[in-house]
Amino acid sequence: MTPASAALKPNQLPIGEVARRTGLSVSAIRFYEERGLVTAGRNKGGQRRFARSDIRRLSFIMIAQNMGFSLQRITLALSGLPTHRAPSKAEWAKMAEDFRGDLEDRIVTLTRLKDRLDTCIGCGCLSLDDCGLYNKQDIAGRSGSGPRYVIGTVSST
Amino acid sequence: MTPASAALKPNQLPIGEVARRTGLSVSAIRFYEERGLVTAGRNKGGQRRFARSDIRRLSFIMIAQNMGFSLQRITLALSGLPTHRAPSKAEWAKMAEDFRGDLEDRIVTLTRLKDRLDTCIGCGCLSLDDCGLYNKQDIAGRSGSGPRYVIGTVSST
DNA sequence: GCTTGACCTCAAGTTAACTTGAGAGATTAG
DNA sequence: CTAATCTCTCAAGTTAACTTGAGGTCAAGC
Repeated sequence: MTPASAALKPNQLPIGEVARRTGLSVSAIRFYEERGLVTAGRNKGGQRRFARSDIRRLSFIMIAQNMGFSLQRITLALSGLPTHRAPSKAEWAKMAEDFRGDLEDRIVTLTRLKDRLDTCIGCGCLSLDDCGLYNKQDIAGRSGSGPRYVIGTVSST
Repeated sequence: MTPASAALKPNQLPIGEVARRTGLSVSAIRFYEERGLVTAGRNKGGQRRFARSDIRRLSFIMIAQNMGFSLQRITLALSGLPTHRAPSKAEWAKMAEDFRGDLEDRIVTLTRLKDRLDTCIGCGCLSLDDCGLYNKQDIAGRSGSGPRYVIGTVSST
């Protein structure tokens, strides 16, 4: 029936199969290949053939993208990993190390944002004048631009 | 010299002033107003006049956007807050409550992703066959599509 | 009162991340 | 072999989130 029921060589997955297994659309996968996020071999007829490891690579792309990372950033993260075969421990470690910083920054900022939101509920600052999330008295206006209480390096309180 | 040195009524900030204080571009602020994320009054000449509280609102937009939330989601979060004046405690509580879930989900997923990345470094799974981040044996292919080990509800074990 | 630097509107352009469609070749069950 | 299903390329369209530009108005200092 489906191509999947046929004898699929493990590292010769056609694009439709990869689409089914990742949940991505065929066109998106082709787009990612064009952008260099994945690479695919070709069979005699010129059709793409993916390795099993590409499914994991694509899953990573989906997750990271869902978390708000751009394809550009994801491309950078993936750039150290080999295409079309599972990464070695060293390759993986390198990518994890490079990416961890961004991940941590984001976790910290999100946590801070959440805490500020929660604190403002309980702190009794009806006018919110004392709320740490806000730039009381427009401090940002005096010392540069952009919000810095949550984003920035200025410690809270 | 600059308009800022003139006597600015506290709730009559011109758009350029708001831009300087938030770090946003003037065109972005106008765009946000068009989309309903902020509202501005007008002076006699038809120029926008913002309240001080709009700076905080815009800062929130910047932070949330930076964290990968869409303007649509941010609009939703802000929809319960009053425009052109500081929110009351109840208004703030409502918004925080609604938004907290999304924030927490994202923190959990990011943390999981980071842990998986780190674990893979130390776990000794050179081939990564045992790595929890991956869908070993293409489990996703059998039980639905999309990566589910990190995104999904399947516990990591 | 005039000049200069904000500000205004509206239309069109831009980048990211894809999707859709046309027209044509490749694979495989039967 | 043939029909049904995939797959291919390439061009153009789409949505989000803005930016840029044209042409004109407003406001504050001298």
